[in-house]
Amino acid sequence: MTKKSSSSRNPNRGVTIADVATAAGVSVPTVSRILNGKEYVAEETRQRVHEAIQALGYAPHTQARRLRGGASMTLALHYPIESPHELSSVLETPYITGAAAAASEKEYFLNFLMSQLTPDSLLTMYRSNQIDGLILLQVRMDDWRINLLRQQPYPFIMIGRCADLDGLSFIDLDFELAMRQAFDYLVQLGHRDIGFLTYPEDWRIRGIGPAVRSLDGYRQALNEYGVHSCYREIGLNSVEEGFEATLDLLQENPNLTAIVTVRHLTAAGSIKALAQQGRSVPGDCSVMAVGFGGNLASVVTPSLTTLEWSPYEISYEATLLMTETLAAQQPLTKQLLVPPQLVVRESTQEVK
Amino acid sequence: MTKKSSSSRNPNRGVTIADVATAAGVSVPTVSRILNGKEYVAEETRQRVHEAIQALGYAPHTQARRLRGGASMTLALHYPIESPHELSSVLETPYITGAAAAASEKEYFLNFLMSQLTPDSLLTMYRSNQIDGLILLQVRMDDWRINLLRQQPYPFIMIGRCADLDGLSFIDLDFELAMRQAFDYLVQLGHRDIGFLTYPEDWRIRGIGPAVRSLDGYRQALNEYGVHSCYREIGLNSVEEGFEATLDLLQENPNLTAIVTVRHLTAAGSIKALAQQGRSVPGDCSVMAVGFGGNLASVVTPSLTTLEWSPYEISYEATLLMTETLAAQQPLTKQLLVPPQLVVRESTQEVK
DNA sequence: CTGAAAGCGCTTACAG
DNA sequence: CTGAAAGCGCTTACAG
Repeated sequence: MTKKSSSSRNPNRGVTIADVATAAGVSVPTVSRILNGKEYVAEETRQRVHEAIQALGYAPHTQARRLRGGASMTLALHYPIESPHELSSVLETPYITGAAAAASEKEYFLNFLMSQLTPDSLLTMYRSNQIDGLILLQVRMDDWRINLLRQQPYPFIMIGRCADLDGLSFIDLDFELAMRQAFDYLVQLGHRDIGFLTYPEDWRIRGIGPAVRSLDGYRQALNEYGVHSCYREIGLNSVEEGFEATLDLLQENPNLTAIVTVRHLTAAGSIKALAQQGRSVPGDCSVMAVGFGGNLASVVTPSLTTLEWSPYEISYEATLLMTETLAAQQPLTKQLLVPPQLVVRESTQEVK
Repeated sequence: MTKKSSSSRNPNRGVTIADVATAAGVSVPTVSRILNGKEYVAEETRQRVHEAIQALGYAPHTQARRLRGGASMTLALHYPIESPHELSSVLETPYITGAAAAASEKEYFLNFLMSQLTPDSLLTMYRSNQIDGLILLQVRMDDWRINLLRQQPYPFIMIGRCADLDGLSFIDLDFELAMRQAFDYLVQLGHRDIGFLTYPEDWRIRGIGPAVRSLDGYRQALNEYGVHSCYREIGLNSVEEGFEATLDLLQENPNLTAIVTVRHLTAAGSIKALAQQGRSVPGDCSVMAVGFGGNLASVVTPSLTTLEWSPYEISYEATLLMTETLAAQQPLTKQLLVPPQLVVRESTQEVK
């Protein structure tokens, strides 16, 4: 006789493995073995236990299992922000859903971290077994999160990358390649005067990857193709800023026949500005956007030719890599640079 | 002397409360009390323990605490979908971030559920203590999730609502009101021939709330204002469908002076179609969108007049309500209908 | 093939 | 003010 009979069940808690055991007339370890498909169990016993499980509606207590197993089986996604409201405009849903999908496939939970993270709270997440691994978004060239974690045994992976990549794993957009491809495509269409609207200056100064690398890539492309070009570093969250910057660009170089942006929103502003100046797109000027943009590309008139990445895939792959690292129980250094895909729509054409 | 000294620490696990205790030369319960701010503890002891905690980098094991405490302190957000890819186009980031923000404020974790949910796996989430509460998105009039959960003691809350609301809590968009407001606004501008582009027919047949209620609201508004109107139920995920449907609408009633849509994307299609027919917006025809749309409203030319809700706020409030219900330990029936906000931009004007 | 025992890391009465 | 004991629900050697 076990001490805990089903009649002693605490009504505030659910049905436990002990309840199942007494109901099936076996011991607790036997139920546990059946639950975990371990070793040999008499077929008849297995049946009885399964019936008891069904009848009682039993499900093993996750926290208890994890306490025993040592792993939390949960991953977290971190995007550093000041205000959560702000996030909506910079973080695409697919970054979250892609990670969530991969996590759930591997039977991990995925927490989306919104709290302001400090070095202390970051370490605490691991130390308190709240998470087994972390997926880091919006990584800077010199990122305190990386600097802290790289000297710890705690697994993490970057979407994006920092300056010193020794021994670290990441998946990042190949922005340098994208810039070269953009110029390559436009030059082939005969364009020789190309404007560029890129990330804000302070993003670059703060060392945010795409901001740094898009400008680098731009300069390389200029060198390579020897075209005339000018650029502006601008705010990315409104059509207006794209509008103003485009007017500004046109004033500096009225001969522009193409404009490249790093946001669809900005491109929409460019089109508005060009229209206001009596220039049609793509007739008088081509416009091209590099980056994500969901369905924005086809909302704009004319629809935007883009060099684009799938945030869903990237996030999915990063999360999968995290689970593999955890399964391997050792750092699995994998560094992946993802090339963009050229999607030609209506906003670009040969120069007349 | 405790049996577990810090030298016997399993390197695969972190530092435990026992390690802190031996380091500080006190018992485990004493450390626990200090950790939880319980009762009277000698100031000197507290100091010593805190020093040990610092020195060892100790953080209490979350799973263990939860096992003891009985609550998982985690909430889940569920959006029913066939394929995760599809999700990106229908679920806005702020729904996720709003919930995550509220959860983290109340020290809950938030899991975003992507796995295909079955009645069984739903119950298991609660029974296995994986979650304490659930936030349900995309609720149908007759929703199996609700039907199942309402006869269980497991707390949940809807964003949206089903047909039988007895004793249930929800936060929903007031779509009926929105339709009346849309018509009210347009009628005041002198419009008497108004087209309406709404949710797909099969959404309505499947009983998805907004699809059902927007058409209901539309009919009420027609009655109330006695205007001429025709509508189409169409796919919402592409500009093209809005384009085609608008041409169709114009053929049925060439006198249309206004079009209302339930998606910004659709409205963009309408504008394209009107332009193709040689009609300017808003000069010859006004266009208005009801719903969310992020920054799409200002990307479109002309920018869209909208009746809009903040998904961030709605999700935030729903999650807060969930935590309050959990704190109260009893169903806290709260039913909230959120009115939309009218934002006048460039796509509407008085009829000439 | 199955049970008694120990332990995962923590907290809560219970005694001092 | 503090420690010894019991227990949260489960799993894993260890013996039969």
